[in-house]
Amino acid sequence: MIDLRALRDDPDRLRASQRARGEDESIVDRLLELDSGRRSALARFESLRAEQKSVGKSVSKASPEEREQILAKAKTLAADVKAAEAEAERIAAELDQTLSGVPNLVEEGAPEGGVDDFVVVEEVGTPREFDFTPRDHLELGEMLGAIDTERGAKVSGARFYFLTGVGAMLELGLLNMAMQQAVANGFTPMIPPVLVKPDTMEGTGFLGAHAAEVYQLPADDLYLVGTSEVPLAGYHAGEILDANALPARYAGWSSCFRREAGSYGKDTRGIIRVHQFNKVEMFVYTHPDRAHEEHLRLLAWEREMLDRLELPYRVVDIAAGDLGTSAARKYDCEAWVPTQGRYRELTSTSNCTDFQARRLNIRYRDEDGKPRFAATLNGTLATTRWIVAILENHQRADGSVVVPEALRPFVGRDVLEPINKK
RNA sequence: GGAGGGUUCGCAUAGUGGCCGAGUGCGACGGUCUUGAAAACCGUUAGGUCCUUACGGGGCCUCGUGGGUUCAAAUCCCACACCCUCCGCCA
Repeated sequence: MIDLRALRDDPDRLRASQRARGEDESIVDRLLELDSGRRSALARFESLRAEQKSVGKSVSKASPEEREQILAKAKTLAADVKAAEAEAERIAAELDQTLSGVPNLVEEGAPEGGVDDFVVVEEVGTPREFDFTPRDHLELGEMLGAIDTERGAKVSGARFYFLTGVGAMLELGLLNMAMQQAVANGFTPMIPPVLVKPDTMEGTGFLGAHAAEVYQLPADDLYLVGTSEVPLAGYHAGEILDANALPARYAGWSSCFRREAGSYGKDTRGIIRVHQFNKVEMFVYTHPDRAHEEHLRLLAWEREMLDRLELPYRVVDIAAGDLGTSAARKYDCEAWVPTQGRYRELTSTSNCTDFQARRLNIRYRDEDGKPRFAATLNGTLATTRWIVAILENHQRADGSVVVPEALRPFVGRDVLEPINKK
């Protein structure tokens, strides 16, 4: 949710932001109009209510002869108050409704435009030249006895898989390495619930444009989370944090569930796009004035992981029109996937400023003792998908895969050897 | 799934229709006292929102949530949510 008072002071800022996202600018005038309507309706209600209270108080003190008259007045006042309150509530509800559809203000400097208008910030490493024809991750995964998508489909359907043997070891090692790096950087490790109540899911902004992506359990009125960002954002919902508790950095380890609605036919092979995967996610609550620098820090930590895994990748600055509802700025790191001849997203870090915190009512106490909304940020440290990049980039002609040095202690092997011939 | 108990200002409690947006104790913070500290004493101590601004204040809302009764609700009625205890069942 954006800040209405800030909007009143500087409506052009939201106009510019909406323009950058390619969204409706006229919403600004609509909001301003509803806001002033709500405030005058509220003032009307409040003065009537104040009168009602003072008249009501005089009832018990009135002499019997006045009593009748005062009661009659109180009665009409009660009706007026009720009507005024209903009107104020009606406008407030309309305002909330309109406001809930407004995405976060885009950070200055973010590229304008849509999906294809991202800016490549940096390319790191160079895609490897193969002196043999590289196998794709699924072929390698099958040779190594690491990935079984056929049985995944048998048991659970399309876009499900088993990680088997070294595949399971590889994922556990990767995620543990990510966890360890996070802890070394001062994060508190967390294993959160993956089923959350509607309030929490809504508060994080995932029931807006991406509602169709979310698994829902109607029998229990719960949602399966698509990322541990959701429970980690809900963790401090409704709280007022001590200023010196900030930044509060959490590393969430969880399974993630996504319906992948609307992506039929895309990435159907292997484990690039699946309904369930595991992820280590960084989540930070901080002071709004320090959110920008924290965002760059999260990006640096993501890059540290990619560097240690010796993967070629590029950093992209996502365009305004491709940002999520809550994000003011987003950077993705995309690793090179040799058999696709292109970069694929492995990490994503968003600065949500105080947008998410406003919805979830997450505040901190500033120097003056006043509660203020905190800023929230998130970023990926490792996911199941990383296995794709690791296998493909580090493969050898015989189908074996060299485990990057930094990962070896976590996997317990230097090389993954094929057990099935192809 | 069955039975019962609970939800008040950081914590603990008081409060069965107007004197309660709310008392007391603890904790925390500030002050007096002290060489320093403790004790004692004095004071402050929820959030939201709107108005006004001499920056000091004033109005309204919030006692789990929503609705109802009433001139008036923490207090009476209804529904729901959450928590706890016991029993059963399952991991």
